[in-house]
Amino acid sequence: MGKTVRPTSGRPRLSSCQILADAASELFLERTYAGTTIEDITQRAGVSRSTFFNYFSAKSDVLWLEVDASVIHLADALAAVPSDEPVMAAIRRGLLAVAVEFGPGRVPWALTQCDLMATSSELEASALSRFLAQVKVLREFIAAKLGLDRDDLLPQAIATAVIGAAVAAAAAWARAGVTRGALTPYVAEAISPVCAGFQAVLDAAASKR
Amino acid sequence: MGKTVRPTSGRPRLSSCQILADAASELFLERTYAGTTIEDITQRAGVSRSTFFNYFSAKSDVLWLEVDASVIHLADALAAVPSDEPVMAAIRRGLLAVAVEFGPGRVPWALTQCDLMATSSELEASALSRFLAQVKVLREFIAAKLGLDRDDLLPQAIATAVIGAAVAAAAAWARAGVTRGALTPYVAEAISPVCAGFQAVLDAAASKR
DNA sequence: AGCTATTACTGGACTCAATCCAAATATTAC
DNA sequence: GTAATATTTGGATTGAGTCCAGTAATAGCT
Repeated sequence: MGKTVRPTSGRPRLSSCQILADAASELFLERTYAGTTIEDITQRAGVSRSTFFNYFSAKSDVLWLEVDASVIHLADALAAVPSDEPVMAAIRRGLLAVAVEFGPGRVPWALTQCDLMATSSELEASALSRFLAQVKVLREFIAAKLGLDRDDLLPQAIATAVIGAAVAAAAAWARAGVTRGALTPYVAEAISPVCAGFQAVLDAAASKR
Repeated sequence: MGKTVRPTSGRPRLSSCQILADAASELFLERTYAGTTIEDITQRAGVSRSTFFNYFSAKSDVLWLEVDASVIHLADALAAVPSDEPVMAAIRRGLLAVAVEFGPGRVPWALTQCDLMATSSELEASALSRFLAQVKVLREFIAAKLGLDRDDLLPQAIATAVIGAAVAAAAAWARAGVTRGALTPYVAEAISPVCAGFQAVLDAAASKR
């Protein structure tokens, strides 16, 4: 999808994710997401419908191009946090590190169109799959760090709540329009209370032992 | 979908949501969700494909029949909480009131199949649309109670985090198998830290004024 | 230049969810 | 029996997503 290693031989690509995403964005503005077919997009980009699926696996993926590119770093960001930090602090650090990549000038399509997510079931599906992917990353990290099972309630609850708060922050940030600054303060404000709440529970459980 | 007033005249219904959902559940067990077409379902239920859409608006809706029926009470449950309760306590009460409706014997299909959600994009879409609906209800409640705008970060962050935690609880509860008891303690454990975290922020903000 | 392996593009056929609509059908009320 | 009402039905349509066999364009080799 995003970066692909340039192969040493074979037919060169006629298009790119970026070209297709740009063509799609124009069309979405002109005729809305639902009013644009994949064929419309590929036609504007000068390739055939089939080719679209060489670059994306779904129409909705073009909206997430930038988000996917950044959000993929969450696992690394979490791993990079010094291991002596308490869990919730580490999570905070990891998420903020990812959020830093989004400045006022870089607002992914998927976020600006956040309200439209509920419009089309394709968009809903694409959004949930991203959400779940991040929850999963976070959940594994938490379970490992706390020595719990991946299926225990706590890792899952923390992960879902934190990612939920972060997504809410991103949505509010996108809604803020031109007055918005960086994403980071929004995310910090949204997730800090959640982190504090769970850290308190973890501390209490630890001191009881 | 669920309850419909029996009309005084007109052709009587040949089927019902329950009949279709039962037929669907059998088939999903036999051939998986993706391997079952709407036509398969209606055929087993003895009606035509078109009729399916008189009862449900999507194939995935049959999985959510029970969840939808209970979850619709959240707004009422929130409204029923005495207005002198602090916001986060009220939210807790509201969610627990809804959770009470699910006992060990009543585990909705959608929850038992929770892991399969990521399998099909139809299922993803159906799940997110439920999630967002509950977030919206909660967000309105919070915004009203705090005198904030619906679009402010705080109501949205609280709502998304809390519903996220509650969903995680429901998933863990469903996963617990026969050993699971009531849903309530799961939900309480998952959302209490979130509520505590946000309540602390709200108290701090209030005392500063 | 010709050959081969590799990779990408293309067009067409197919499945299925979902939408729309114009009959046809079965009831109640009169 | 007739009108009003509500439901069922079949058929047509759209569009996403999948699959695949055939074709085209490149690099490297001989």
